[in-house]
Parts: sequence; structure tokens; C-alpha cells
Amino acid sequence: MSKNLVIVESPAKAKTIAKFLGDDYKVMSSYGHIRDLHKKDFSIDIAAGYSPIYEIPAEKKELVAGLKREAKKADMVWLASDEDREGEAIAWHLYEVLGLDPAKTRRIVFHEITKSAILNAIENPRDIDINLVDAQQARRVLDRIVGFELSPVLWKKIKPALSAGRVQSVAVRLIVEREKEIAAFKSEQYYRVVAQMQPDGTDAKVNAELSPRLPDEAAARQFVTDCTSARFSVGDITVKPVKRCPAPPFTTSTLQQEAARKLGFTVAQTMMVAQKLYESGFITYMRTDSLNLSSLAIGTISKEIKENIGEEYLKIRKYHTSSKGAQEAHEAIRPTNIAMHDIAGGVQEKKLYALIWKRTIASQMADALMERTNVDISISNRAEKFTATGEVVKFDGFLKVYMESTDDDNSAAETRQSEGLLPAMTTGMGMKALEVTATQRFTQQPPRYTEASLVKKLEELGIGRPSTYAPTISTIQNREYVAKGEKKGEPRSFKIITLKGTKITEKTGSETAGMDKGKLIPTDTGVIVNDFLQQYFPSIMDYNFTARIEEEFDEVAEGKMKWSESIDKFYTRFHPNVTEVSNLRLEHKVGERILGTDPKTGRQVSVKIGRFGPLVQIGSTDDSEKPQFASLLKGQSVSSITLDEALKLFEMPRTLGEFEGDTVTVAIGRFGPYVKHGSKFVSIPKELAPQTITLDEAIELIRSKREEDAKKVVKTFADDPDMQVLNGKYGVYIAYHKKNFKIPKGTDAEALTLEDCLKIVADEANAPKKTTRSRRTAKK
DNA sequence: CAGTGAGCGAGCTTCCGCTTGACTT
Repeated sequence: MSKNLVIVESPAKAKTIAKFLGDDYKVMSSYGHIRDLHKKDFSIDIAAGYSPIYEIPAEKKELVAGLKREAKKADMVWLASDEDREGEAIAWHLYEVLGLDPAKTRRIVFHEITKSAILNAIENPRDIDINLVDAQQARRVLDRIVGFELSPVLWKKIKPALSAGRVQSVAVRLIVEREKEIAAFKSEQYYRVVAQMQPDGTDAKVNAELSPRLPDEAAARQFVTDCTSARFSVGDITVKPVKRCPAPPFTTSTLQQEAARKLGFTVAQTMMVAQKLYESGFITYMRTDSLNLSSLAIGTISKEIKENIGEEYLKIRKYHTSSKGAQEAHEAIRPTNIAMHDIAGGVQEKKLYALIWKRTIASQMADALMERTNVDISISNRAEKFTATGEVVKFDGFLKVYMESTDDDNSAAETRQSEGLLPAMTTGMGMKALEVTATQRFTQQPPRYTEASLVKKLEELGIGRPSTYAPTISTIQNREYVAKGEKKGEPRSFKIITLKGTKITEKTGSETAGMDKGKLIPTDTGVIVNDFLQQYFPSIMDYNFTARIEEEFDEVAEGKMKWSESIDKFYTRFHPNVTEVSNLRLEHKVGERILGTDPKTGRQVSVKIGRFGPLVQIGSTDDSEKPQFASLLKGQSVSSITLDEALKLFEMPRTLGEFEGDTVTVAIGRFGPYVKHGSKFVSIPKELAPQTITLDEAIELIRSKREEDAKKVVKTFADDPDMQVLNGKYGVYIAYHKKNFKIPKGTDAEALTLEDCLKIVADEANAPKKTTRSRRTAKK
């Protein structure tokens, strides 16, 4: 029997530590927090000094009972949760819930999972830091107050089931404001002039760019014309060394960014794959904001670089976390064993591992040394100068293994000219212009956020934590505040003026401007909720709200302020504000826009957010006659829809005629336009418009839908028409009384009898709802 | 891409941060 019980947060960590400690120690995991405010109740007793009412969630009861049993048996309980605010609170909740004896309880922390670090921690135990616990309670209570007081205001004023919170609402604000910047953006034209030059007496070619850029077509034309009679000569030549440093090792946020850029992963995908790598023991913990590498890791990385890359490539570096609110309970994300260059596993796991491996190695490698040469080329009849830039790598350093990507792919393309070595040139040397090209360009609108660039921005603002970046991104999409959208670009033509030899030609090119795919775009609901919150709760929406409140929590952690005082200061201002806004009698519904009057009825036409999303309304609820409603179509927006477009939506449903004795109608539903025939529905494809579709086209759709349905049915039974074996997205399944059932693996679906099917249905119904996995299997 | 095709009502929704399952008919 173990004399000691060690409790850590994660089971994977528990497994590793158990190996170091031997039989006298039993190591268990708390799986994060074991206690929290009730999921659905407010659970804060405001009158009793904001006292939180905690409960152990049902799914943790069994776990807690197990911990309690083992704690009773142990001579000493070591609380080894992370050394940050949340970790301290976990230790305290364990202490309280397990009813631990102070004489037989120790709080320990270690910064890396090595035998010496853990033994050292055990040699140096301390008490639970109650100030740090209080700072966590303040954080928890504040977030609950903000979320649970603000959200109901939105239900009342805008639409049910919406949500607001300290983190998510600011994330939405960033996206909404970026979209407003884009809408207000006016692109300006300029002319970029590049030339291909040849130093006299050589056949070398040099690419050079004019600086500054030219403002308009007239200037560009004048410049190119001037070039026909100009003499070009080499002016100043400057050679300077340039160095580049490697990026620091990965944190959660930078891993999410690089995996998005280099591998095309979503942030949720990155975290899932990283979790697998962590559980398999390939990488260190993946939710971290620390840039630190353990001394042991640095040792093995050095060895790896010296042995396999070269001693001159080694440069040991210490990185310091600069992001606000970093708590550094873990290491940076790195391979647990750097000598392992490749791992066994799926394609995604291999790719992500390779990325982490390279980044980690590169972070301890030497700077890359470059030599950049700038050559000015003067023009006899103009004040501007061309510049040719050459860059040669003198020592590749970390670039040998890894190079960080940037979000801005345009700038990379524009500077491509400056790569490589320049031919030998000397000041005063004459040059010939082989070709001069002036191209009309346009300034770029601000970029929309991607999931990863939003995470980066949130981290910069100190909002959210490594464990919440991915869930926050999911939440704002699930609430339909933002969506990954596609923006079709606008075609745009641009002018190119070229001088070749002595001949000037002009032509027009075309490109697509402002196209975007997979970027985060606010929905109508997102914009309206954001504007509402900003108008009535500006302090919560302030980008610095979290930073300011964190400063106060720091004071609580240092024992300079009581946590309830800090909450009281906030609540006495916030709560009256909530009450006031909640009781506000608004003249219009929030976000409503009046489009005009319906020419047919003379009634008012308006758009707003309804119970089920954006809608158009003819008439008002005050009228004696009931108003008419219609949902907006995909791609339409409350902020931009016109009266004509709105009225078109009421041309549905349209009756086309009869087919096989049933009426055929067209309408627009939740999932877009559809044809209804009797009780059957068929979606109308994009090529056909519901306004113009004919009866024949509709019948064609109905027929092809029938064909598809026929393919879907694998088997039916004469004795029971309700029982069907169908072919769906995930394979063959059984449909019975509007419910679906999966078929056991390895069954031949064709051979199923009605009895077989009924048995599968019955088994499913009898099966316990939640399979509580037996401890026997868990132990193994 | 299998299925869904509303809109008074009654009762529900909601936060952020720790951590993994056991599910994805």
C-alpha cells in the first residue's frame, strides 16, 4: 500500500511522475478543477459578500470519491497542481473537498517533469497560498457575474440564447470593428515602377525598383517617357550585414498560428492533434504560454545540434515571455525526446510533430547572417532613383531547419525581387534600361481575421488563456456572431505602361480585388449585439478591461486587497447599469432598420433580428392587421438589404401548378429555397432561382430527388413499412419510427432480416444511456 | 449533404478556465 498520495491535474502527467517516484507513492489526477459554480444557477450569494456556492459536477463525483478513498489511506497527501492561479485553486478545492488533515497535507510545485525536479519539490513543500486562491475566486466570480447578468439583457432586448462575456464579446468586437474598417476603406492607386537594367559592358541583368512610387497615370506616363532620353548611372553602393534570429519555441498561441499558416489546420484541429501527441508522450503539455525550455531539454537539444547539424550552428538562448497575464506553469511546447526525428502516427500527427521539432531545434540555433547590397541608380533627367537590392546568405544558421511564416503573403510576393546576388558594379558606371514597367497598384484593405490571427490578437491584449483560445473561437461561431465566410471579390482593371528599347506600350490587365475565403466575418447578429453592448456597457467592451481587472487580481494575489472588495468595486457600478439597461424602453427594437413603405399596402417595411435570425417585416405589431414576416436569404444582411430586395422575399410561396395530383409550390425556408410537392421537399439548386423556376424544372427536380432516394434505401420489409435499412453519410444504418440506429460492425446489411433489425432497435433501447466505464478496464 | 421547412404561448438559454473522455444515427 502506498504511504503517499500525489495529486496532479493531468492523467498523462500522473503516469510519467509515477515512474519517477516508485512504489511508496500513488499518483492520481484531478482532471482539472473538481468543483465549480453550478452550471445553470448564478451561484453567487451577493448579500453574503459575493460568496460563491460551489458544487461537484455529477461527472466528477466518482472521481472525487476515488480521490477521497485514497487520501484517507495515505500518510501524506501531496497537492501537486500547477503553480498558477488556477492550479492553486485546484489544490485548495481538493483540500476542502477531500477533507484533508493539514498535518498530513503538503503543497508542492515543480517546473519540469524530471526526477530531480520532483524530488526537489518534495524536499521543499509549502502551504496553500490562500491569496492566490482568492485571486482565482475573484476571477471566477467576476466572469460569472458578467456572463450571467449580461446575457439575459441580450435575451430580452435582442434574441434568446445569446451570450456575452469578458472574453467572447471582445473577440467579436475585434471582428466587427475590422469589418467596419474594411467598409470605410477607400483604396488608393499608385504606380509601382520596376526596371531591368544592364551595367555597361556586361550582359548581366539587374532588377531595380523606383522609389518613391508614383501617384497616378499621368506621372507614370511622364516618367516612362522621360526614361527614353535618360542616362542611368550607378550611384551609392552600400553593403551591410543583416542578421535574422530564430523564433522562440512554441506556445499554444504560436503553435495555433503556425499550424494554420503552414498546415492549414483550424485552431481546434491543432489542439486535438497536439492532445494526441501529448497523450502518446511525444510532446510536452500543449496548453502553455511559457517560452521556457527545461535545462535538461536544452542539454539534449544542444547534443542533437552538435552531432547532427554542426557545432557552429548551436546557440543556446533563453526566451522570456512578454505577453500580458502569462502565468508560466508549464514549459514551452517541445518534443519530449528531441532525438526522435519522426513519430509513428497519423499524417496530421506526423506533420504537427515535425513542425514542433523544427521550431524547437531552430530556437537554439545560431542567427542567419546575410549580406545585403543596395545599389542606387540615378536618372539623369529625374530626381527619383532606382534601387537594386541583392541579398546573399553568408551563414544559414537556423534557416537550415526552420523558417517562420507570416500572415501577410502579399508583401512576400512584392519583395521577391530582392533575392540573390547582384553582378559587380562600381559607382559612376553607366547603365542601360532594357525594360521599364509602371504598373498601377492599389492599397490593400485591412486584412480580415483568421482564427489564428484572432488568437494572436487576443493574446496580445492579454484576453483569454491557452486553454480557452480554441473554445472561444468555437463559441463565437456557434452563437452565430461570426462565420467563416467567402467574399466574392470585385473585378478591377489596372494599367501597365512598358518601355522596351525605345517603344512605349500601354495595356490593361485585370484582377479580382477584395476576395476573401475562410476569414472571420461578423453576422448581422454579431454586429447588432456588439453595437448594443458597446453603447450600453462600454467598460466591459474596452480592450483594456481584462488588463485592468488583472492588475487588481494581482493585488489580491499579493495580499494587498481582499477579493470581495475588488468584486464589490466592480459590482456596485456594473449591476445598476445592467438594471437600468434592462428596464430601458427602446423606441425601436435593437438593430432595427426601416427600409420604407410597401407600395402595395402602404405599410412600413423593416428589417431586424427575430427569434430565428434576421427577418423582414411588413407592417408593425401595433397595427390592427398582423404583420407579415420573411427570413433574409444567405448573403443578405440587415445592414445592406434594399427595399426592393426585401419585398422580393414576399413573393414566396409561389404555386407552380399540379403534378401527379399534388400541388407544386416554391418557397424559401430555413435551408434556402425549396420545391414542395405534396408532403415532400426538394431543395432548389443555386443555378435556379425560386422566383423564376418553372413547373417543368420543378418536376425534373422532384424526379431526380426520387431517384436519389431510391439509391438511399438498401432494404425495406413488407411486414413493417416503418423499418428501413438506409445508406447515409456515415454508412448503412437502420431507420425506425423516426429514430436512427447503428448497425454492429461486420454485419452484412443486405442480409438483415426484420427480426435482426428489431433486435438491434430493442438492444439500443435497453442499453444504459451513459456507459459508466468499469474501473477494471480503466485500470488496465 | 440524411434529415430538417418556424415565427404569441412555456420554458429555456448564459460566463471563463482547469482537464479528458465517450460520443459523433
